[in-house]
Amino acid sequence: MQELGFSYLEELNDIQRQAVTSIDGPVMVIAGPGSGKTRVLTYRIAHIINKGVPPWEILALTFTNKAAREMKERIEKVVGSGAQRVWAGTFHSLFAKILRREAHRIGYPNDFTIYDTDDSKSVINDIIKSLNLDKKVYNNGAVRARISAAKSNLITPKAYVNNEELMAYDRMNRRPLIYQIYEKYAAKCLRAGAMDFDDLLLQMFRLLYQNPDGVREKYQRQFKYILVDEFQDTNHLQYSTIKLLVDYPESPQNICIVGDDAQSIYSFRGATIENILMFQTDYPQVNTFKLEQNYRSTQFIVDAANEVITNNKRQIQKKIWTDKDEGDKIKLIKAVTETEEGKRVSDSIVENKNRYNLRNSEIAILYRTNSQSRVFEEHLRRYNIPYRIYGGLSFYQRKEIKDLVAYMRLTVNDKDDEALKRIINYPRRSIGKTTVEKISSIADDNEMSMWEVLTKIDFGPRAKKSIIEFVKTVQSFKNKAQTLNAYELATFISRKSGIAELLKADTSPEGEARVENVNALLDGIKEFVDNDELVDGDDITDKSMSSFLQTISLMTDADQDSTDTDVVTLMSVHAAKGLEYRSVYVVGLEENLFPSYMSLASPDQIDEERRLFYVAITRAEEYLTLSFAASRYQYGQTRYNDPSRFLDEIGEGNLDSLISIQKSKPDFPQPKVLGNFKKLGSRKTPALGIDPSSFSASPAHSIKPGMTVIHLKFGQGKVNSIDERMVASIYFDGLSENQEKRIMLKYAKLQIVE
DNA sequence: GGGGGCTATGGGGGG
DNA sequence: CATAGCCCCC
Repeated sequence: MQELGFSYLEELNDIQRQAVTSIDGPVMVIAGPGSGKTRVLTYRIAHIINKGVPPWEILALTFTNKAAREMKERIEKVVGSGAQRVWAGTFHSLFAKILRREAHRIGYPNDFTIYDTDDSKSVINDIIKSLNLDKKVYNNGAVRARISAAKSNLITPKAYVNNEELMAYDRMNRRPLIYQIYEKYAAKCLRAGAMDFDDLLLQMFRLLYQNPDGVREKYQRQFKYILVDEFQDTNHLQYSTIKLLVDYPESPQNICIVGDDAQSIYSFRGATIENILMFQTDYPQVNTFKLEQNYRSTQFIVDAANEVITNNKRQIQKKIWTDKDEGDKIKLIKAVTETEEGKRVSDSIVENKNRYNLRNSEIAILYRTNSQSRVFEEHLRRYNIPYRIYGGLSFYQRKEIKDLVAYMRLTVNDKDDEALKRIINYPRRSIGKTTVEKISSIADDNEMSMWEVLTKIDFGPRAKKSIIEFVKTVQSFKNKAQTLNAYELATFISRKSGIAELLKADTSPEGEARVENVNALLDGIKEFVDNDELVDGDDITDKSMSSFLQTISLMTDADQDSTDTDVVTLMSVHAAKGLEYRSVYVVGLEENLFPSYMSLASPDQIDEERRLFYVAITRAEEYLTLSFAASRYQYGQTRYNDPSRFLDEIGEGNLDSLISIQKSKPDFPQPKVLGNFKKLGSRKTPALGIDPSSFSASPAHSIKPGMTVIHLKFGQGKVNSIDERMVASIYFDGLSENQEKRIMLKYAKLQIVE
C-alpha cells in the first residue's frame, strides 16, 4: 500500500466519514441524490485496502459496468494499481465470471452461452409452437416476463405449479400453461448449455446453495468485505445470494449496502424496496447512516425534488438539503407538437450554451422512452451540435454483429441452438425453413442439440449436400479454435463463413456501414486480446473466445467508450441514474408518456414513475428545463395528451414564474394531417364513410361507459362497460345485432362523440 | 422445399 | 414504423 499524499478522510463530512470508516459488521447507507454516495463507496473500499485487506477479498456489486469502472479509477487514485483487482462489477458480470469457473459443478459447461432477450423469446416461441398453443394468447414477451419474475423470486418450475397465486393469475389471463413452458424452457436452456440473464443470478444462487465440493465456503472465505450499490434495485434472488455469501457461522458479516428508496426504478425487473426493510430485520445490529446533504444541485432543484417525492406514500423519512445558492428557477417549454418540442429544446440549448458558457458535455436530454430521441437528433444536427445517444440498439444488437457472433457462439458451444438457427442458412446455402424445423423437431424428440442432429442423422439427398457443407465449415472453425487466439479465430470465421464477402458486395451506404461495424467488432476483439491488465482478482487473464463472448453479452450501449468527448448526451431516464449534468432537459412530460400509459392503472406503478421523475430532475446541477408537447405522433396517429401530473407537483415557487401550465384539452387547434392522410386512405378503406382526416382519437382514460364513440374501422358505437384492465366492451351500430367488440383502450383509436 | 414480397400486428425501462 | 409470419411463385 502506498503512503498517501493527502488524507481522503478530510474530504468527507462527518456522516460520510463514519460510513467510510465503520468497516466491520453490517452497514446501511441511505444516500439521497448528489449526496456523495460514490465517494463514500470508493473511499470505503480504499479504506479497507489501507487496513491491509487484499483487494481481491473485496466484492463490490454495482448496477452498471460504468459505475464499477469509475469506482476502480477513483480507488486507484487513493491506493494505487491494486484497485484493479477489487472484484467490482455488476451482479451479472461477476456472477458470470464465477460461473465460468464453477458451472460444471451444477451441470452446465464452463463455456456456457449467455442467451439474450431475443434468444429467450425465440426459445419460448418454439415451445409455444410445440405445445400447439395460440401465440397471441401466449405472447412470448409476456411469457418471458412471467418466467423471469419466477426466477427472480426463486420459484422453480415445480414450485410454480404448486403456487396457487401464480397459477390463478395465469388462469385469469387465459395462460394457464405458463408453468409448462417454464419447465420446458429451463430444460431446453440447460440442454443448450445456455443461461439467460436471470440464470446468471439463479445458477449462482444454486451453486452456493447446493454447495458442491464446498464451493460456497470457498467464496464465503474469499469475499471478506461485500458492498452493494443501488441496493433498492436488487431483487429477491440477488438478496438471497448475497445472504448466502454473508451468513455463515462466525461470519464477521462485513456487508455494506448503499441505496435510496426514493430512486427505486426497476421494479419491472423484480426489484423490491422490501429488501431494505428485510435487511434491517435480517441484520438487527446494522449501523445506519443517512446522507442527506446534496452537493450537486442548487436550491430550487432540490426543493422541487423534495416536493415531488412527498406525493409518494411509502418512503424512508429523510430530507435532502443543500447549502448551495438558490440558483435558477426551473424552466418549462410548451410545444404544440413533438417536432416543435425538438426544435425549442434545441433552441434553448443553443441559448443556454451562450448565456452560461456551457460545454456540450455538460448538457443532457433525458426522456422516458428511447424512441423519443429522434426529433432531438434531427434538430441538434441541424444546429451542428454534436451529440451521442445512449441506449436503444447497442452495437452488439446489430444484425451483422449478431450474425458473426452467432458463428463464434456455435464454434465455442455447439449445443447453442439459437446461434445455429441464426446462421445455418446465412449466408444462403439452401437450408430452408422446412429443413430447419425438421432438424429442430428431431432434436427435441431425442433431447439432442441441433448440431448433434446435423452430425448424426442422415438427410434426404436434397438437403444432405448443403448440410454436409455447413457442418464442414463449422467443424473447421472448431478445429482452428484449438490453435488461434480469439482475434485470429474471429477473422478466420468472418472470411470463411462468407459473411465478409456477402457484406462487401453491398455498396450502399448502409452496406458500407455494416462492413465497418464488423471491422469494429474485429478491432474490439483484438483490443480484448492485447489488453493484459489483471482485473477482478484474476491471476491470469482469460483471452479465449468464450471469455470475449461473455464480456460482450453483458455489455450495454452505455458501456462503450466514446471517442468524442464534448457532446450533448441523449438517454433514457433509467440510463441516467447515477449521472449528473450542469444543464438537464427532461422532455416529453405528458400523461400517457411520463407517466407511461402502462402504469396508469396502478398507484404503485405511478409511484415508480414519480421516483423516475425524481431521478430525472435530480440529475441537474444548475439548469433544469422541462418540456412537453400537446400533441404527439404515437402508435401510428396523432394523440393529444395532457401535461404530466408531475408538472403540478414540483411546486409553483420553483418554477419560472413567467410561464404557467395550462391544460390543453378543450378545443385545441385542429392539426394539419399531412402525409398521414394519403397513407390512411390508401390502406383498407375505412368503414362507414368516416373521414380519417377529421378523426382525432381521444385519450384512453377519458373514455367512460355510456359514451358514444367513433372507431375508424367499426364506425359509431356505444361503450357498454370498461373493466379493470382497461378493456372496453362496445356495441357498434354497423355490426350485427348485439355484437359486442372487446377493445383494449390503450391501443384503441376511439374518438368521443358525446 | 426455398426465397421473396406483402400484410398484419404490436409498440417500456435494461443486465 | 418495424418486424414477423404468411402466401405465392419458382
